[in-house]
Amino acid sequence: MQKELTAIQKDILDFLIDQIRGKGIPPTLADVAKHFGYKNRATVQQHFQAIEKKGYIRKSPKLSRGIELTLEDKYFVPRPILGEVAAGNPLTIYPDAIDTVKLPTIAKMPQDSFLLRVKGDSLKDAYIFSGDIVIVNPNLEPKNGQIVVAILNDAAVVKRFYKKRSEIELASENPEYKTIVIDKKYPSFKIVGIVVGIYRSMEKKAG
Amino acid sequence: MQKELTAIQKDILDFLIDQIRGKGIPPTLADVAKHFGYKNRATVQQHFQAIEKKGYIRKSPKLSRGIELTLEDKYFVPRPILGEVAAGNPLTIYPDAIDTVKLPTIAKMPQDSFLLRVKGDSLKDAYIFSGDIVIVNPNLEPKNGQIVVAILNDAAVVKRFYKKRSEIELASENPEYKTIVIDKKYPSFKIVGIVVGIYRSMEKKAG
DNA sequence: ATAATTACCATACATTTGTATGTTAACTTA
DNA sequence: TAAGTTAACATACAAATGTATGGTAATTAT
Repeated sequence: MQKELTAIQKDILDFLIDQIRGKGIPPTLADVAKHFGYKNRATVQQHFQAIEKKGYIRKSPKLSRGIELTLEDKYFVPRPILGEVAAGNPLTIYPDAIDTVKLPTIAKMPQDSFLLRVKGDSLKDAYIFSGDIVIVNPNLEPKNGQIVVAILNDAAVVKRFYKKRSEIELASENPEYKTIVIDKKYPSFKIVGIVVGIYRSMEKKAG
Repeated sequence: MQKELTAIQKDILDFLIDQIRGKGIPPTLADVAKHFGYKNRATVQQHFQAIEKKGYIRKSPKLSRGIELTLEDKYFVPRPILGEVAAGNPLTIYPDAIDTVKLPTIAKMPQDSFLLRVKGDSLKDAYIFSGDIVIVNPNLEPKNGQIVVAILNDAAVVKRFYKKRSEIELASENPEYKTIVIDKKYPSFKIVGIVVGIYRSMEKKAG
């Protein structure tokens, strides 16, 4: 039931979100004025009032930087979910974010990590299920037994990683899916990153 | 290579982390002074200087709320785990924290929530497993079908909640455990909170 | 024994900050 | 045409804020 923001108001809100999730603290009126080249704070003040009136932020009176985002999931993912990744058979990764709509948040992610939503059940014996969000760190060396995200032929999979003498194996824990052995047949094979954690929200399951 | 903080400095740093993660904005000197009962801001000012000198925070001069955390994994906040809770048969809750977990800040972690580590497998069909960390919010009204933490006879359980006409049922999804029906026999029954999310770190499983 | 650190307090001050109030102009809507 | 919204400006002010300086007492290290 929120009213539409004007283009300028949206720019300002975007800047707010950017600052809050990037720098960790909301900007002051002066900060915003400086960024947009306004010559005084009252201009920003009025924009804030308009944005607040439309319900996108909430201001704490008299409090410096007292701006809160009222967006849903404000504790949630600051970054888009980059795609869906198959725990069973490979799925294509979408070039752009698949969930760009409601990602604004206050919370932060490790800068070098990103999120993927898992589809498929090949890792169900590792307790990762369809719909879970996996946190992927691309800057770690995979060790045997770790769960990794890999790309094969333009598709992505989540599998357990094992380095053998002459090849690499990507194993599912679900016996319905067979282990993928990486050799010459996979010229575009690449380890995208290591799954360092999973997160699952319970909210959808409320009855 | 960071120097040790004193107990008070650690308390203040914890408060900073809590505010930044929870409320989204760092507190002012006055906020901190008020919280700890100090009569003026200069006391906090000096503590900040000490904490900064030891390398745990960085301050932006002259900037209100210009405090940044310099912690290594500043995106993984150590949170106390208050106890273990049975997904199968009840287990006692420990009075103090039994451990800490580094929770990624993407996880929804409102200030009023706390963490429990799950033991037992009675909820394995709800995809919650022994060892998982559940995020519990004590300030929400349970709805049918939600997973709750409850206390029965000084022990805690994680079960799915169903309110019937005259009684409350706590169901496991694993048929090995039977549903608990709450009636007069449980005078000390109490809903502790609602499970709003789960988190599982992969680090232990590295081979 | 002396110096350094920690922990708190008090006072003072320049800026920063949010807010209030008016003004002007362009554009939309009734 | 009149009224409302949007968008920018200027000025003014009280409160909030960070900072500087100095003091006292207890504890810890040298």
